[in-house]
Amino acid sequence: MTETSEPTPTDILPSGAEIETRRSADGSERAYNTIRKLLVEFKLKPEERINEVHLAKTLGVSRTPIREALNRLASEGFVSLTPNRGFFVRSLSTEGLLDLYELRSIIECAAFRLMCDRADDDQIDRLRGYWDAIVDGYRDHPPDVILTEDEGFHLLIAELSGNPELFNQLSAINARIRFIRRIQIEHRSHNKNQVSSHSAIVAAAIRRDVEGGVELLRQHIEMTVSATQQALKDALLKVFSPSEPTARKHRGRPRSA
Amino acid sequence: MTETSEPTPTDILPSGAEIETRRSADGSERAYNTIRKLLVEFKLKPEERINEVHLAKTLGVSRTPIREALNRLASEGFVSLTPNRGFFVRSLSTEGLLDLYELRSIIECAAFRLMCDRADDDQIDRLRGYWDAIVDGYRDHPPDVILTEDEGFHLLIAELSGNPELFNQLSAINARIRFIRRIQIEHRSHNKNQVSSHSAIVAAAIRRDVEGGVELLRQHIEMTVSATQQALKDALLKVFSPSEPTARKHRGRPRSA
DNA sequence: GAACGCAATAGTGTCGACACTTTCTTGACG
DNA sequence: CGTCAAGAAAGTGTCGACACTATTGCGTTC
Repeated sequence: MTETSEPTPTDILPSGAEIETRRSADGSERAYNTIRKLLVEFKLKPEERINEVHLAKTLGVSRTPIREALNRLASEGFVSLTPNRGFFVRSLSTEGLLDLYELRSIIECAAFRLMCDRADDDQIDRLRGYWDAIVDGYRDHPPDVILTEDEGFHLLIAELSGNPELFNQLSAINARIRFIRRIQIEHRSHNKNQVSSHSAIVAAAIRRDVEGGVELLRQHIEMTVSATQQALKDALLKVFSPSEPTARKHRGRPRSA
Repeated sequence: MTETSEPTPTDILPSGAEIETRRSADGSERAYNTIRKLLVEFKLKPEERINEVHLAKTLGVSRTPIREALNRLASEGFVSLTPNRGFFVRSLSTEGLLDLYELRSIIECAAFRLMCDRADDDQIDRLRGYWDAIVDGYRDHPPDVILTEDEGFHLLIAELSGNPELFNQLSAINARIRFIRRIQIEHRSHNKNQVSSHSAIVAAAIRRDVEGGVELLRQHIEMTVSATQQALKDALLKVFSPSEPTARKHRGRPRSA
């Protein structure tokens, strides 16, 4: 039994990334980005054990940069590390996601509050400008673009809060929920509401209406959450539909996160 | 000039950790803990470039586990990584710290809110019990103990919020500001206030007084911040006082954080 | 034929080596 | 004297190899 269901190297690579033979272009960084992409796109499935040698062959580098990337991803919550047993893809549980959304809501509301307090009119105008520039075609853009634009909107608020830590936190959270948001946006069930939400948030910012804006944001995110509930079911279906055998359970307690 | 001011291996090691010759005890994890300790205790100074080979020799392991540890520490904001130039100790700037405290305040207030909302009476009683058990000798404990107890108190609130992400976030933040908190506690300037603050917060939790408790927390942390301002000056003095030549500036932009 | 070991296999954790890049030193030139 | 360039030294990034651990598969025993 050399290998049966095991995918051969290259078959899980995103189309964009081909194996590089020449030595250049920072392997560790590239590995990080590629693996991250694999995780976001479910090419590596939840709970699955990550085989370093296989991954290394696939990316055409040695295990060293792979492990460095995986360690970074572990700190960021994408994978978990169990000593002597290796890395596992973070599980795809509903509760975990809701916790993450809750955290996101906390961070964003605080950011909005601070932005109203500290940003000058020019900066608020940057927010308005950002949204005005994309609002027109918004709903008709491809999912990936919508996702980027939406994240950009919220990240801009975090940036205008004047506290870079908030920006960083939100970036990290975004990365972790991107995979599900992508699916959710493909649903397109509530994208219309999203547009009006964003516009309303901008308006509140211009009015410096802290409480109103915070409430809007909270609702906006909560709405996203409920949409996510449905999307999650689809995701589970999508991920495990090719009758792939469910990854085996593992004992032991993963380290950190 | 082989080495003059360069510290020889072993002279920066915390007394607890001696070089292990035998192979066991998970080198990467141990390296992580040791380096983290060095950072917290200013044995590695802000802005300083980290020499991997030197560190490896000091810890008695090869560079591989060192690099794994440093990558983790980079994700957690302790050090930064500039490609081809290596790891640098995170800088010790006032603004950065204030941002971190602000984030901490946001997380903690949200956690308190959620705790009041979701924790049952038994859980609230755990908080009361935790504080009752340590309140007596609190002010007379050694700084490290106070720090652990204080962090434990706040972490317990985060835990009782029912959202593990909040707990994780707060843990990460705590780790990053621990070095300065330690110095600040040695000051002991406001430890008395701290005791009454904690008691008041517990009381608010028992009353399920969300707004009151949040306000107390906010003040509690703000007070800590102002104490930190002073502590920071001391820290800078302490760190750079042995007339150590200031680490040289470096060009280039560090990656991530 | 189910449970239990035991050998074989697969996979992680760490090492030392080396290529490439950055930084320091030295010495020629203005 | 200061500037610059070339070479030397130091240091990072990656590799392949190997030791040790976990897992799988097989044969034995009850």
